[in-house]
Amino acid sequence: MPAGTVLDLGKFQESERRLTPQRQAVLKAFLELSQEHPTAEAIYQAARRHCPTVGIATVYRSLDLFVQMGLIQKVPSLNGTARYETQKVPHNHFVCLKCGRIYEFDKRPVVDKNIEKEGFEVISSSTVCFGYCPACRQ
Amino acid sequence: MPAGTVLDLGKFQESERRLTPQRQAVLKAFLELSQEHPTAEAIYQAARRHCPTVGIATVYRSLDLFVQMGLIQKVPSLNGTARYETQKVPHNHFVCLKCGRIYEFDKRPVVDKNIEKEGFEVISSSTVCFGYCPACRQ
DNA sequence: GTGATTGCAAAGGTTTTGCAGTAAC
DNA sequence: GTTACTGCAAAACCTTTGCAATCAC
Repeated sequence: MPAGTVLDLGKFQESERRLTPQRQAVLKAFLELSQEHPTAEAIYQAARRHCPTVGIATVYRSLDLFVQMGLIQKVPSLNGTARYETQKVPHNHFVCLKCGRIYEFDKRPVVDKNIEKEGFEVISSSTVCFGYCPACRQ
Repeated sequence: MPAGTVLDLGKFQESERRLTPQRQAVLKAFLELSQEHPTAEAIYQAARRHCPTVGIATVYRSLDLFVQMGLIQKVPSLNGTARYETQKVPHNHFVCLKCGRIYEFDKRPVVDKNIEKEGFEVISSSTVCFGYCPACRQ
Protein backbone atom coordinates (compact mmCIF):
# COMPACT_ATOMS: atom_id res chain seq x y z
CA MET A 1 0.00 0.00 0.00
CA PRO A 2 1.48 3.39 -1.02
CA ALA A 3 2.52 5.73 1.76
CA GLY A 4 -0.26 8.08 2.78
CA THR A 5 -2.99 5.79 1.58
CA VAL A 6 -5.18 4.85 4.46
CA LEU A 7 -8.42 3.95 2.81
CA ASP A 8 -9.01 1.31 0.20
CA LEU A 9 -9.97 3.33 -2.85
CA GLY A 10 -10.02 0.24 -5.01
CA LYS A 11 -13.59 -0.12 -3.86
CA PHE A 12 -14.48 2.73 -6.19
CA GLN A 13 -13.23 0.94 -9.24
CA GLU A 14 -14.93 -2.27 -8.24
CA SER A 15 -18.26 -0.48 -8.07
CA GLU A 16 -19.81 1.78 -10.67
CA ARG A 17 -19.12 4.74 -8.40
CA ARG A 18 -17.17 7.75 -9.59
CA LEU A 19 -14.27 9.25 -7.73
CA THR A 20 -15.08 12.87 -8.52
CA PRO A 21 -12.98 15.86 -7.42
CA GLN A 22 -15.62 16.64 -4.81
CA ARG A 23 -15.44 13.17 -3.31
CA GLN A 24 -11.68 13.31 -3.33
CA ALA A 25 -11.83 16.63 -1.52
CA VAL A 26 -14.17 15.21 1.10
CA LEU A 27 -11.97 12.17 1.58
CA LYS A 28 -8.84 14.29 1.82
CA ALA A 29 -10.52 16.60 4.31
CA PHE A 30 -11.71 13.67 6.35
CA LEU A 31 -8.22 12.16 6.45
CA GLU A 32 -6.70 15.44 7.58
CA LEU A 33 -9.14 15.62 10.46
CA SER A 34 -9.73 11.98 11.24
CA GLN A 35 -7.74 12.18 14.47
CA GLU A 36 -10.34 14.48 15.95
CA HIS A 37 -13.48 12.64 14.83
CA PRO A 38 -14.71 15.57 12.74
CA THR A 39 -18.28 16.71 12.26
CA ALA A 40 -19.75 17.07 8.77
CA GLU A 41 -19.39 20.83 9.08
CA ALA A 42 -15.67 20.58 9.90
CA ILE A 43 -15.15 18.26 6.95
CA TYR A 44 -17.07 20.68 4.76
CA GLN A 45 -14.84 23.60 5.76
CA ALA A 46 -11.70 21.59 5.10
CA ALA A 47 -13.03 20.22 1.82
CA ARG A 48 -13.66 23.73 0.52
CA ARG A 49 -9.95 24.41 0.72
CA HIS A 50 -9.42 21.62 -1.79
CA CYS A 51 -12.50 22.23 -3.87
CA PRO A 52 -13.91 25.72 -3.19
CA THR A 53 -17.20 25.12 -4.94
CA VAL A 54 -18.24 21.98 -3.11
CA GLY A 55 -21.62 22.21 -1.41
CA ILE A 56 -22.64 20.96 2.00
CA ALA A 57 -25.17 18.58 0.46
CA THR A 58 -22.41 16.91 -1.50
CA VAL A 59 -20.39 16.52 1.67
CA TYR A 60 -23.28 14.77 3.37
CA ARG A 61 -23.94 12.62 0.32
CA SER A 62 -20.27 11.69 0.10
CA LEU A 63 -20.01 10.85 3.78
CA ASP A 64 -23.12 8.69 3.57
CA LEU A 65 -21.61 6.95 0.59
CA PHE A 66 -18.32 6.33 2.35
CA VAL A 67 -20.15 4.92 5.36
CA GLN A 68 -22.18 2.69 3.07
CA MET A 69 -18.99 1.52 1.35
CA GLY A 70 -17.44 0.77 4.72
CA LEU A 71 -14.62 3.28 4.25
CA ILE A 72 -15.53 5.35 7.28
CA GLN A 73 -17.87 5.14 10.22
CA LYS A 74 -20.49 7.38 11.77
CA VAL A 75 -20.26 7.94 15.51
CA PRO A 76 -23.47 8.21 17.53
CA SER A 77 -23.85 11.56 19.22
CA LEU A 78 -25.55 12.97 22.27
CA ASN A 79 -26.29 16.39 20.84
CA GLY A 80 -27.57 15.65 17.35
CA THR A 81 -24.38 16.44 15.48
CA ALA A 82 -22.88 13.37 13.87
CA ARG A 83 -19.15 12.73 13.80
CA TYR A 84 -17.12 10.53 11.54
CA GLU A 85 -14.07 8.37 12.05
CA THR A 86 -11.94 5.79 10.32
CA GLN A 87 -13.23 2.26 10.21
CA LYS A 88 -11.69 0.47 13.18
CA VAL A 89 -13.36 -2.43 14.86
CA PRO A 90 -13.40 -2.52 17.78
CA HIS A 91 -12.56 0.95 19.01
CA ASN A 92 -13.11 2.71 22.28
CA HIS A 93 -14.24 6.25 22.84
CA PHE A 94 -14.42 8.85 25.48
CA VAL A 95 -17.17 11.41 24.80
CA CYS A 96 -17.02 14.68 26.68
CA LEU A 97 -20.45 15.60 28.01
CA LYS A 98 -19.61 19.29 27.87
CA CYS A 99 -17.82 19.99 24.59
CA GLY A 100 -18.83 16.86 22.69
CA ARG A 101 -15.27 16.09 21.61
CA ILE A 102 -14.45 12.46 21.13
CA TYR A 103 -11.19 10.94 22.28
CA GLU A 104 -9.95 7.51 21.48
CA PHE A 105 -8.33 5.32 24.05
CA ASP A 106 -6.52 2.03 23.91
CA LYS A 107 -8.26 -0.86 22.30
CA ARG A 108 -9.96 -3.36 24.51
CA PRO A 109 -12.07 -5.74 22.45
CA VAL A 110 -15.40 -6.67 23.93
CA VAL A 111 -17.57 -9.05 22.03
CA ASP A 112 -20.67 -10.77 23.21
CA LYS A 113 -21.43 -13.93 21.35
CA ASN A 114 -24.72 -14.47 23.12
CA ILE A 115 -26.62 -11.78 21.31
CA GLU A 116 -25.77 -13.31 17.95
CA LYS A 117 -27.46 -16.48 19.07
CA GLU A 118 -30.59 -14.43 19.63
CA GLY A 119 -30.74 -13.33 16.00
CA PHE A 120 -28.81 -10.08 16.12
CA GLU A 121 -26.25 -9.40 13.43
CA VAL A 122 -23.38 -7.46 14.95
CA ILE A 123 -21.49 -5.23 12.54
CA SER A 124 -19.28 -3.50 15.04
CA SER A 125 -18.99 -2.94 18.73
CA SER A 126 -17.30 -0.40 20.87
CA THR A 127 -17.01 0.80 24.39
CA VAL A 128 -17.98 4.36 25.10
CA CYS A 129 -17.16 6.34 28.19
CA PHE A 130 -18.94 9.57 29.08
CA GLY A 131 -17.61 12.24 31.34
CA TYR A 132 -15.54 15.38 31.27
CA CYS A 133 -12.33 15.78 29.36
CA PRO A 134 -9.27 17.45 30.90
CA ALA A 135 -9.95 20.69 29.02
CA CYS A 136 -13.52 20.95 30.36
CA ARG A 137 -12.82 19.95 33.95
CA GLN A 138 -11.72 23.38 35.11
CA MET B 1 -38.69 2.17 48.78
CA PRO B 2 -42.42 1.94 47.94
CA ALA B 3 -43.44 -0.54 45.28
CA GLY B 4 -43.47 0.96 41.82
CA THR B 5 -41.01 3.66 42.70
CA VAL B 6 -37.98 3.32 40.54
CA LEU B 7 -36.53 6.78 40.60
CA ASP B 8 -35.37 8.71 43.61
CA LEU B 9 -37.83 11.58 43.75
CA GLY B 10 -36.37 12.83 47.00
CA LYS B 11 -33.93 14.72 44.86
CA PHE B 12 -36.73 17.14 44.06
CA GLN B 13 -37.27 18.07 47.66
CA GLU B 14 -33.56 18.44 48.26
CA SER B 15 -33.31 20.96 45.47
CA GLU B 16 -35.45 24.02 44.96
CA ARG B 17 -37.07 22.24 42.01
CA ARG B 18 -40.80 21.75 41.78
CA LEU B 19 -42.49 18.47 41.04
CA THR B 20 -45.27 19.87 38.88
CA PRO B 21 -48.06 17.82 37.29
CA GLN B 22 -46.31 18.17 33.94
CA ARG B 23 -43.06 16.77 35.28
CA GLN B 24 -44.91 13.96 36.97
CA ALA B 25 -46.61 13.16 33.68
CA VAL B 26 -43.28 13.10 31.86
CA LEU B 27 -41.73 10.88 34.52
CA LYS B 28 -44.71 8.54 34.49
CA ALA B 29 -44.62 8.37 30.71
CA PHE B 30 -40.92 7.69 30.73
CA LEU B 31 -41.32 4.89 33.28
CA GLU B 32 -44.05 3.27 31.20
CA LEU B 33 -41.79 3.24 28.16
CA SER B 34 -38.36 2.88 29.71
CA GLN B 35 -38.01 -0.70 28.53
CA GLU B 36 -37.93 0.46 24.94
CA HIS B 37 -35.56 3.39 25.34
CA PRO B 38 -38.16 5.91 24.20
CA THR B 39 -37.61 9.02 22.09
CA ALA B 40 -38.73 12.42 23.32
CA GLU B 41 -41.66 12.25 20.93
CA ALA B 42 -42.83 8.90 22.32
CA ILE B 43 -42.58 10.24 25.85
CA TYR B 44 -44.53 13.32 24.76
CA GLN B 45 -47.35 11.22 23.34
CA ALA B 46 -47.56 9.12 26.48
CA ALA B 47 -47.33 12.15 28.77
CA ARG B 48 -50.31 13.76 27.06
CA ARG B 49 -52.44 10.89 28.22
CA HIS B 50 -51.67 11.90 31.79
CA CYS B 51 -51.62 15.64 31.25
CA PRO B 52 -53.36 16.52 27.97
CA THR B 53 -52.17 20.11 27.90
CA VAL B 54 -48.46 19.45 28.28
CA GLY B 55 -46.32 20.91 25.51
CA ILE B 56 -43.41 19.35 23.71
CA ALA B 57 -41.08 22.08 24.97
CA THR B 58 -41.93 21.14 28.53
CA VAL B 59 -41.18 17.53 27.77
CA TYR B 60 -37.74 18.44 26.47
CA ARG B 61 -37.11 20.75 29.39
CA SER B 62 -38.17 18.07 31.84
CA LEU B 63 -36.05 15.41 30.24
CA ASP B 64 -33.03 17.71 30.27
CA LEU B 65 -33.70 18.38 33.91
CA PHE B 66 -33.97 14.70 34.77
CA VAL B 67 -30.73 14.00 32.96
CA GLN B 68 -29.08 16.84 34.84
CA MET B 69 -30.40 15.47 38.12
CA GLY B 70 -29.07 12.05 37.25
CA LEU B 71 -32.52 10.44 37.26
CA ILE B 72 -32.35 9.30 33.67
CA GLN B 73 -29.81 9.12 30.90
CA LYS B 74 -29.63 10.25 27.29
CA VAL B 75 -28.49 7.69 24.75
CA PRO B 76 -26.29 8.82 21.86
CA SER B 77 -27.90 8.30 18.50
CA LEU B 78 -26.83 7.77 14.93
CA ASN B 79 -29.75 9.48 13.30
CA GLY B 80 -30.20 12.66 15.32
CA THR B 81 -33.11 11.46 17.43
CA ALA B 82 -32.17 11.13 21.08
CA ARG B 83 -33.46 8.35 23.27
CA TYR B 84 -33.70 8.12 27.00
CA GLU B 85 -33.21 5.33 29.48
CA THR B 86 -32.97 4.63 33.16
CA GLN B 87 -29.70 5.40 34.86
CA LYS B 88 -27.76 2.17 34.88
CA VAL B 89 -24.00 2.05 35.01
CA PRO B 90 -22.61 0.25 33.20
CA HIS B 91 -25.09 -0.92 30.60
CA ASN B 92 -24.69 -2.50 27.22
CA HIS B 93 -26.65 -1.72 24.11
CA PHE B 94 -27.37 -3.06 20.72
CA VAL B 95 -28.37 -0.34 18.26
CA CYS B 96 -30.10 -1.40 15.05
CA LEU B 97 -28.63 0.43 12.08
CA LYS B 98 -31.90 0.17 10.21
CA CYS B 99 -34.73 0.96 12.61
CA GLY B 100 -32.73 2.72 15.33
CA ARG B 101 -34.27 0.65 18.09
CA ILE B 102 -32.08 0.05 21.09
CA TYR B 103 -31.89 -3.30 22.84
CA GLU B 104 -30.19 -3.98 26.10
CA PHE B 105 -28.12 -7.07 26.65
CA ASP B 106 -26.46 -8.60 29.64
CA LYS B 107 -24.16 -6.47 31.65
CA ARG B 108 -20.48 -6.82 31.11
CA PRO B 109 -18.63 -4.07 32.92
CA VAL B 110 -15.71 -2.60 31.08
CA VAL B 111 -13.73 0.05 32.84
CA ASP B 112 -10.44 1.50 31.83
CA LYS B 113 -8.56 3.01 34.70
CA ASN B 114 -5.82 4.37 32.47
CA ILE B 115 -7.82 7.21 31.03
CA GLU B 116 -8.56 8.59 34.48
CA LYS B 117 -4.86 8.91 35.06
CA GLU B 118 -4.75 11.12 31.99
CA GLY B 119 -7.16 13.64 33.46
CA PHE B 120 -10.49 12.33 32.18
CA GLU B 121 -13.41 12.13 34.55
CA VAL B 122 -15.51 9.12 33.67
CA ILE B 123 -19.19 9.40 34.58
CA SER B 124 -20.38 6.23 32.92
CA SER B 125 -19.27 3.70 30.39
CA SER B 126 -21.05 1.29 28.19
CA THR B 127 -20.52 -1.07 25.35
CA VAL B 128 -22.47 -0.48 22.21
CA CYS B 129 -22.96 -2.92 19.38
CA PHE B 130 -24.20 -1.88 15.97
CA GLY B 131 -25.84 -4.12 13.48
CA TYR B 132 -29.23 -5.41 12.46
CA CYS B 133 -31.87 -6.62 14.84
CA PRO B 134 -33.86 -9.79 14.22
CA ALA B 135 -36.87 -7.81 12.98
CA CYS B 136 -34.82 -5.93 10.37
CA ARG B 137 -32.74 -8.81 9.11
CA GLN B 138 -35.30 -10.15 6.69
C1' DG C 1 -23.96 10.11 -25.27
C1' DT C 2 -25.60 8.36 -20.91
C1' DG C 3 -26.24 8.08 -16.36
C1' DA C 4 -24.17 9.37 -12.09
C1' DT C 5 -23.18 13.44 -9.63
C1' DT C 6 -23.41 18.20 -8.37
C1' DG C 7 -24.97 22.86 -6.27
C1' DC C 8 -28.57 25.36 -4.93
C1' DA C 9 -32.42 26.25 -2.37
C1' DA C 10 -36.15 24.57 -0.07
C1' DA C 11 -37.99 21.29 3.05
C1' DG C 12 -37.63 18.02 6.80
C1' DG C 13 -37.11 16.57 11.49
C1' DT C 14 -35.54 17.36 16.14
C1' DT C 15 -34.52 20.45 19.75
C1' DT C 16 -34.12 25.08 21.85
C1' DT C 17 -35.53 29.71 23.06
C1' DG C 18 -38.23 34.17 24.08
C1' DC C 19 -41.87 35.69 26.41
C1' DA C 20 -46.10 36.66 28.66
C1' DG C 21 -49.11 34.18 31.57
C1' DT C 22 -49.66 30.76 35.36
C1' DA C 23 -49.03 27.98 39.24
C1' DA C 24 -46.20 26.00 43.08
C1' DC C 25 -44.23 26.97 47.21
C1' DG D 1 -45.92 37.41 46.93
C1' DT D 2 -41.89 35.38 44.64
C1' DT D 3 -39.92 32.67 41.72
C1' DA D 4 -39.96 28.69 39.05
C1' DC D 5 -42.44 26.81 35.53
C1' DT D 6 -45.53 26.46 31.45
C1' DG D 7 -47.45 26.68 26.57
C1' DC D 8 -47.14 28.65 22.39
C1' DA D 9 -44.90 29.93 18.39
C1' DA D 10 -40.86 31.06 16.27
C1' DA D 11 -36.18 30.13 15.64
C1' DA D 12 -32.15 27.33 15.50
C1' DC D 13 -29.82 23.52 14.10
C1' DC D 14 -28.42 19.55 11.48
C1' DT D 15 -29.51 16.83 7.62
C1' DT D 16 -32.04 15.38 3.48
C1' DT D 17 -34.33 16.05 -0.92
C1' DG D 18 -36.00 17.83 -5.63
C1' DC D 19 -34.38 19.37 -9.68
C1' DA D 20 -32.06 21.28 -13.58
C1' DA D 21 -27.37 21.66 -14.98
C1' DT D 22 -22.96 19.40 -15.34
C1' DC D 23 -19.39 16.16 -15.48
C1' DA D 24 -17.02 11.51 -15.48
C1' DC D 25 -16.77 7.63 -17.92
